[in-house]
Amino acid sequence: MEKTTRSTKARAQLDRNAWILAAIELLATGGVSGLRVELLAKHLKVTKGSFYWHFKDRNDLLQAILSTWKEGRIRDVIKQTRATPGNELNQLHHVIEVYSASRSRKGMMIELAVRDWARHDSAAAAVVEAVDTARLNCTRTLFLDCGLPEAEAASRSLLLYAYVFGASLMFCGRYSDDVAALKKDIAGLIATSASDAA
Amino acid sequence: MEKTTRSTKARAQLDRNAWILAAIELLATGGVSGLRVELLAKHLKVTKGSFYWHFKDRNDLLQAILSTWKEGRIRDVIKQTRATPGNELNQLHHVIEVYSASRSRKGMMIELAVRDWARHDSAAAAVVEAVDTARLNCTRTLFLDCGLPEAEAASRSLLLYAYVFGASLMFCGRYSDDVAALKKDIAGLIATSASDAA
DNA sequence: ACATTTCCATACGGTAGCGTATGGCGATAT
DNA sequence: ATATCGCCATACGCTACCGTATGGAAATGT
Repeated sequence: MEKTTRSTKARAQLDRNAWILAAIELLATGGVSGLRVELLAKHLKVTKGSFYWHFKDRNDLLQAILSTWKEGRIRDVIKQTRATPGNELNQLHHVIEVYSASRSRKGMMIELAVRDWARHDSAAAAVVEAVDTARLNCTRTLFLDCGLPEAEAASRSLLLYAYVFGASLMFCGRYSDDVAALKKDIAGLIATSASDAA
Repeated sequence: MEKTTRSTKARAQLDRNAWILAAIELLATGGVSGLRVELLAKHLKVTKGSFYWHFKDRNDLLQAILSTWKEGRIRDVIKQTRATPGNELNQLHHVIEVYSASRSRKGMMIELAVRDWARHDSAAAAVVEAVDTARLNCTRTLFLDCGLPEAEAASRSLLLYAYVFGASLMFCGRYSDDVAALKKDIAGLIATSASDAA
């Protein structure tokens, strides 16, 4: 009557979601081209016989990854941009901090891998576009609540994300103190004059 | 006594540089993982027998690509940031325009492919770092000549390139009029207040 | 107890790509 | 004219994958 044998062996069974999560890990390190089913199976200490029971084929896994990533990112940005009234400016700085590579290196690696994927695959491109739209909407609202006009709120939202992703594209490995100081400075450039308008 | 048969057949011989140029084309569309020697040979209407005469192996080609790209990009940024005294602000706007994806789509595709490559290969990472350093130096000088202090010149330089690359990461396919308006707005955010300090 | 279902291992055929070996052909040299 | 050299084609062995087919073991239903 035990639900699973998880208690006896600690690694009972592999469900579809476990495969997807492990696949995303691999995606972060090797990109889409490095995401191969036999390699993934080896990481999970099984053979690909297991894989083809849970998934129709490799593309089935890829689409599942896109779906999982999309939902997770949209959920996350909504959570990160929920500000108490009057605290919108601080929340904007928090968003810049959270979405910076130094905070969540793995998350940024996944992000870049998916975006690279999107340059060659229309399904991935659609997911990226949906996520971008959600993010831009969220931060635009924050800028608006800071008192900025529509146009400038939109511009600064785009600048925010473009900067964050672009910066992680430039300093993908190295983090010096200099860079940290620059980043803090830039966060001010993006968000601080929002307080000028307020 | 004719130098080559170029006049008779229009496609005389394939030299090393022709291979490299064609390879960069392929790199732009398919990334490093899509850059395969047999596929490249097919594009050049020859077989890989030719390739392995000009190159030791695939890695030999990859290193040659990195070297060619590095030199070209450094030469280009020096050319693009050479401003007549008093015209530095206009030159900055020009740099943003030129390095924007909409101006040179192919160039940006190469750029993104190399940067993705750099996330998994140390040699590519070194090249990207060298190019970034050169670019940051060039635009920093421009900002300094606009009258900005050292620290802010450095910050704005980084913001400039991070924005440009990040933006092309977000709108890799679609260009609406809205986006164009936003980009113009953002160029103002990055560079215009340089005139405030002047 | 037996049958069924779940989940995974093994084995197979097939393709794509790398690198090598070798042969061929036109151009040049002597 | 013959030999050499530069450039390329063809053919081969090898590895890494993908996807399928089939068998097997453990859990579960009846």
